[in-house]
Amino acid sequence: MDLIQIYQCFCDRTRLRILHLLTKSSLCVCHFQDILGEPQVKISKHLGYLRSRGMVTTKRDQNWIIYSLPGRRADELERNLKCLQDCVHTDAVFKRDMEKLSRLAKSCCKPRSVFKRGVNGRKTNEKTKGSVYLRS
Amino acid sequence: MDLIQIYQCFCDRTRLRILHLLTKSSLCVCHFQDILGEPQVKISKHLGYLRSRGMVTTKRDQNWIIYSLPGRRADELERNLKCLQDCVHTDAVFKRDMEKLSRLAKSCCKPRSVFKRGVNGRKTNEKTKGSVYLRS
DNA sequence: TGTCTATATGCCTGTTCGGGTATATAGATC
DNA sequence: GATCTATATACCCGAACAGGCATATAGACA
Repeated sequence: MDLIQIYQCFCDRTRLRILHLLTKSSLCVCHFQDILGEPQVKISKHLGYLRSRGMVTTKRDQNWIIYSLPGRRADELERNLKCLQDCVHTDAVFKRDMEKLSRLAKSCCKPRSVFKRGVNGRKTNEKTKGSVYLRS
Repeated sequence: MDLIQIYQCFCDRTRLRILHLLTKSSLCVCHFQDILGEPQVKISKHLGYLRSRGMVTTKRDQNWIIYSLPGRRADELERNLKCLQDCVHTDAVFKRDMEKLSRLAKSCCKPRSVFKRGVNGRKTNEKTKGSVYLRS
């Protein structure tokens, strides 16, 4: 993956919010709609944009399409996602997104494969070694 | 300055090379032409783009216009410039730019206010505390 | 089979971008 | 003043982008 492509993906606010959310959790399209408050087409198109550039991966769970950051991430992507977190962690919009995400994670149980919890009550899709999730 | 604008400035290869060079030294347009090997219009337009977004500042020295990173840089810009350095310091193109810059700094004496040296032989426009120059 | 739900896609529009050619400007120098 | 040098700008083009509306698709389920 190319560094330029990373910046191209980062240079739209909606995509930036999407990627920022994905550093915390895999999510399906309706979650993004809920959290970002943007129409379905818009979300779907930006997700398509990100997917076509290898910035996110998808898997299907019944009717839902679940978006995640790629499992193996290029160094530059990893670095820039970390940098993004550092840059926005005081930003009102991004903070609000995070809060909405936490609330969703507590209340929403629709696609079972998202927000699922491990034996100790921890979300199983957090805390991957050395990855961006570290800061979650 | 807006984070989105930073990414917009970063998402073109020519601009990225320009900004990367500027983390080492202030430069005038002809230097960029030499190092990047791109036509004057192209360089000038990208510099204009960067300037209109507050990403670089200019001062005139006789016939030359000298471009620099802004003296006081927003936190997000600083972070992203550091991240950029981390991402590209093994990249062939960016490394070659740096080498060309070093050679220029040795041989070129045209705009006096660039590459000027302090009493100890150090370039005076390197090593500003805590700034991106740190890695130079 | 039909219908519902979640998501993607086709088509349209206005805007921005990246690059090129030609020309303008500003200061230096004769 | 004329001319030179360094840089910027106006105009043009094709491509990409961002967004909206309408419609298609794919799986679930009755």
